[in-house]
Amino acid sequence: MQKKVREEAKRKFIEFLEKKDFRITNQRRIIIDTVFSTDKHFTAEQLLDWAREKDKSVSRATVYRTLPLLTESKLVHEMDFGKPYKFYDPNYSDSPNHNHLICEDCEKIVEFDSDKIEKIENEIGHKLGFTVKSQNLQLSASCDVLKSKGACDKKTCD
Amino acid sequence: MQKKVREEAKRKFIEFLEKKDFRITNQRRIIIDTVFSTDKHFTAEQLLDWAREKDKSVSRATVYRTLPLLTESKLVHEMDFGKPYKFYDPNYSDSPNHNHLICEDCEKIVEFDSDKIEKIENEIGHKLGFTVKSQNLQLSASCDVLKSKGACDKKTCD
DNA sequence: ATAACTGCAAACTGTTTGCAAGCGA
DNA sequence: TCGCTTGCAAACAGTTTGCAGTTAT
Repeated sequence: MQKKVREEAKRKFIEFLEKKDFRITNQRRIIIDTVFSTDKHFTAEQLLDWAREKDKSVSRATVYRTLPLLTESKLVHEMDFGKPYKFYDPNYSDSPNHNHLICEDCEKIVEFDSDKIEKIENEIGHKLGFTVKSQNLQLSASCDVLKSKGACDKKTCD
Repeated sequence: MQKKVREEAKRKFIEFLEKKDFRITNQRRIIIDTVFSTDKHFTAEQLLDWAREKDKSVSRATVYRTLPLLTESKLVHEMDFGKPYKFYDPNYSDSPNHNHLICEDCEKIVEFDSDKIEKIENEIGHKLGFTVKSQNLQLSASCDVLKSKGACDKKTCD
C-alpha cells in the first residue's frame, strides 16, 4: 500500500518552507511524506488518518495548519465540490491543466484535461475586466457503469 | 429599494409547493417575495436579513428549511465558491446557460454566458462514462478596475 | 537560547434538527 | 381538527485558535 514518496515534490515543498524560514519538524515531515506518496485526492480528515498510521503523534491541528502551506506552495490544489469539506489534489503541480469531475453518489473524483476550457475561461475573465486567479470547474455527475449495476455509494465504489 | 416581485417565478414556486402538498405559510410567502424581488446573488444570512426587514417573525431555521425547496424547484441555483457559505442565484431559471465569476476581494459576482463551456463539459462527462448532473464553473478573480483604484473590499465595492 | 511549533481542548461558523407550540387546509 | 410548519435553542461538522509545553535551529 505504501507508495514511494515523490521526492521531487517533497524537495520543492521543503525548499518552500526553508525560503519562508519555517521549520522542518517531524510532524511536517510525516504529513509531507504522506501527501506525496499518494496520487489520490483526499480530505483533511483522510490525511490525518493516513499520517497517523505512520505516527500517532500527528494532530488534527497540525494537519489543518499544514494544508494552507501546501496549497500556498502550489504543490497541492484545493478543491471545493459543494460538500461541507474540501478535497486536496497532490498531483496538481505535475499537470496544472486539468479539472475534476466528482460522482454525486460515491464521491469518486476523475481528472480530465481541459486546455480548451482553460483558454475560454481566461478569455471570459479578461472580457469582463477581471484577472482570473483560480479556475475550478465543478462537474457533478453519476457513474454510468455503476448506476447500471444498481449501486454506487461510498462503500461499493472504491 | 423594494423591487417588483417577479410574479412568474413566484407562481411557479407556489405551484411547486402545491404539487408537493406543502403549505403556503406566511413565512414562506415572505421568503419567496424576498427572493423573487431581487436580481442579486445572496447568502442564507442575507436572505434572512432581507426577509426580516419585511417581517421580523421569519426565523433562520425557516430560511434554511426553505432554501432546499427553492433549489429543488430549479428556480434558484445554489453556488459554491469555496467560501464557507453558499451563494444563491434567483434568476438562474431565466437563463440557465450562464456561469459565475467571483471577485476574491469584494465577493462581487458577475454572470457570463457559457454555451461553449457547457457543451465541452457534457462531452467530457460522456467520454468519461458519467452523466453530468450539474455544472459549476468557479472562477475566482480580482477586479482590474478596482485593483487600479487601489482598493476592492466588501465595503468599497458594492 | 529562543522563537517557531506542537497537541489539546475550547471556540467558531455555517447549517441542521428535536421539540413543543402555532396555524393552514 | 389534524398534521405540516414554525421559532427556539441545542446539536452538529468542519475548521480555527489560545495556550502552555516542546523542539528545531
